[in-house]
Amino acid sequence: MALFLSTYANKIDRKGRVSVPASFRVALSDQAFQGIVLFRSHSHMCLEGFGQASMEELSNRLDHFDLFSAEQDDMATAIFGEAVALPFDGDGRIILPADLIDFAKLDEQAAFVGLGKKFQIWSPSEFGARRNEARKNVKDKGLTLPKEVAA
Amino acid sequence: MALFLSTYANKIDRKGRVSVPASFRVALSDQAFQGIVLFRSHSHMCLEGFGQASMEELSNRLDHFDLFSAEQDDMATAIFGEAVALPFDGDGRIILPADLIDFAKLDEQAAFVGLGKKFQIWSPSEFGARRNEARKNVKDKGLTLPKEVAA
DNA sequence: TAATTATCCATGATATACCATAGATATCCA
DNA sequence: TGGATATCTATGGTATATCATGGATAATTA
Repeated sequence: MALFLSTYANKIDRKGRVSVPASFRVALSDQAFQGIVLFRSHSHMCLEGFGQASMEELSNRLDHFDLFSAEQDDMATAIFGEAVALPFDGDGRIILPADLIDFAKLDEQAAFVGLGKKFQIWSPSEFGARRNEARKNVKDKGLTLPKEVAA
Repeated sequence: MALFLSTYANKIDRKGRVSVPASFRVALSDQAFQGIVLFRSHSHMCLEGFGQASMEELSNRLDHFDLFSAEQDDMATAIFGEAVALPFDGDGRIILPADLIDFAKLDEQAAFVGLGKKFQIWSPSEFGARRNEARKNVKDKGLTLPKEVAA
């Protein structure tokens, strides 16, 4: 399955190492770059995670803005300028940079939250509230998935 | 026929293993990922079950929202963040995670309820009431099926 | 050479794969 | 049509492999 699913809380050791969930790694196993790409979320105190292929799709979406436009420039700077590529070590772990650990308020554990084509990394305690909020929003606002339009 | 039909009550052993009804497995036999995907229902005390293909369609529907938008984020968190992919063992069984067993109030048995392209897993006792409610609603409100929409 | 980073190895817990059995259903042949 | 046989399904138990994690050693780099 090439989607990121479920939520896994893994431990951050004292060197900043964390195991990327095995199922996430298989979802990325066909990619040239064996690792993940991380950058700060713009809406939450968490990190956004992508595979290499998804970063290219992100880039394509950016093309909907005019090149040299303020929006394009801002988005590109905020995403690509900040993004870090973190390769897996031999055991499927990455090393989280200290500034990203600080930003997401991570301490003992890192919660990998699968969101389909991307994922997020949260402090487990913070994510509890976020998950409840998301559930509530889906229920209250009656959010449903639009029928797929013909491609 | 690639539809989930009928209701089957199978036993949950002490390790949380349950046989997925054979007819459900046949409906999924053409998929690359041999297993099912489960997540909490947003409206009932039951689990929603899908095959891999349906999950990918869900993911594609999500793409109609802007990436990083609040709606996209909420739905992805509430669906993919909670979903678990459960592969069949050699005998067509899955292992139900403890938190999902709790959520659906399952004890001895799990009732697999075929709903066409998806299915649900209920506590057999709870489902009795739910079935009656559904029948009553259809009768009272005179619910009918709309014509098939053009693809 | 000291400090930092990367690679390698060990281990316990957990999940996966494997094997066995019984009951039910379907098939086949007389 | 009836009975025997074979097949498939559900279920239980056991052995094996994988994963997450910690530490140690080797390789870089300042």
